[in-house]
Amino acid sequence: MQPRVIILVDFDYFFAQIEERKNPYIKDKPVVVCVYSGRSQDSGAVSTANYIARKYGVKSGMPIALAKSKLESVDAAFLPVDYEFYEEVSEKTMTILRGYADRFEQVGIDEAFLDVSQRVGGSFEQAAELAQRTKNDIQTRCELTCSIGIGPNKLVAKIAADAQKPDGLTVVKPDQVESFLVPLPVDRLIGVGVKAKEKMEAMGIRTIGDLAKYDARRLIEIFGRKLGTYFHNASVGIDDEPVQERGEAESISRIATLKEDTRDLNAILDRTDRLCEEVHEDVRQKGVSFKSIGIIAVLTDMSVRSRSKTYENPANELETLRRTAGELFEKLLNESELKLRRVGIKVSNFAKEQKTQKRITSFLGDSES
DNA sequence: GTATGCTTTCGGC
DNA sequence: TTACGGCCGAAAGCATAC
Repeated sequence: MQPRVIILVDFDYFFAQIEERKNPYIKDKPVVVCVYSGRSQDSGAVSTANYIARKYGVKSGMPIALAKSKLESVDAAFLPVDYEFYEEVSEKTMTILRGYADRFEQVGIDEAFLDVSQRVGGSFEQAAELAQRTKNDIQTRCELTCSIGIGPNKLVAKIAADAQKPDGLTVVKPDQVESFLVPLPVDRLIGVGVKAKEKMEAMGIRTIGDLAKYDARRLIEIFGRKLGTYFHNASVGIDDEPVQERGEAESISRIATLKEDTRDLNAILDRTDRLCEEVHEDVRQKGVSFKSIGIIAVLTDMSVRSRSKTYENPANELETLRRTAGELFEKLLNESELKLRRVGIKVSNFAKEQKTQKRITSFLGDSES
């Protein structure tokens, strides 16, 4: 049987690259795209930075003030995020990429898997040529660079793309998978974050090769059946996940930072009322109803709490959202002593149609035995 | 014991 | 010196039904 040939396209420092394209004047200096929280002058976090800024130690998620201190003596561009614009750019690039694939799967705003097995007839050489043409096309039509990984499955394609950045193209053929993976640190595998990495380190597992040598049954004992099996398979480059189009989002949420930390329910609801309106507007535009309503709270110590409530019947009214959020925040405040720093609203468990107008009960007798 | 559904946390981007 | 976003989906953890 022919091997699958999977391509992962990952745009380089996406938000910052789009800002460079918008204003080429900043291209040769550090560019830091920031989410300003509005609490004070420089409060907020770094979303993305270009490679020049990264050389100075600026990283995603870092406080803006810290990034500024690292770039103290340098002429740098600090810019606010413009999600809507980035989404527009993303849609254009994804439409182009889709044209190069037998099957297509967008992941996040700046990544996509392309299953090209059929059109390259299982040939990794042809896939590499196709990938180069794709890069050229994206460069010409969108003025953007990306890094591409090619492998026999999504797992390997993803790790391959990370191997050379920015503007890279890395091919890992089936017979190269083992030697490619063996020396890499375990946290290059999707699903191995800080927690799993620490646990593995204590078990003497540092590289993917170490993981591959580890007894599979013991992995399952330690991490549970699903995760343990996944880790074992991943360590030897096995992954059967299909490339498939993703549907609509499964949840819609908004979160915001409060002007100051508080436990005052009225102050909290004053802010979340606006978030409810935004979520409600999104829901209205998508034409869906939701069964679950949740709240998110980030406390003073940056720890996160969430609460949610699921209704039997789908709702879509702003009032339901507001009322439920109020109840949930009241409950949360009773269960914790810390002040709240950030607050959020989330709806999920969507129902397509909300035509349950009357007398559902008349159906119950017929369908139940 | 297994399947299913809900709530909460984790972690990638 | 300190400094700290806004999303999303996946998985874990738990309860309940069969």
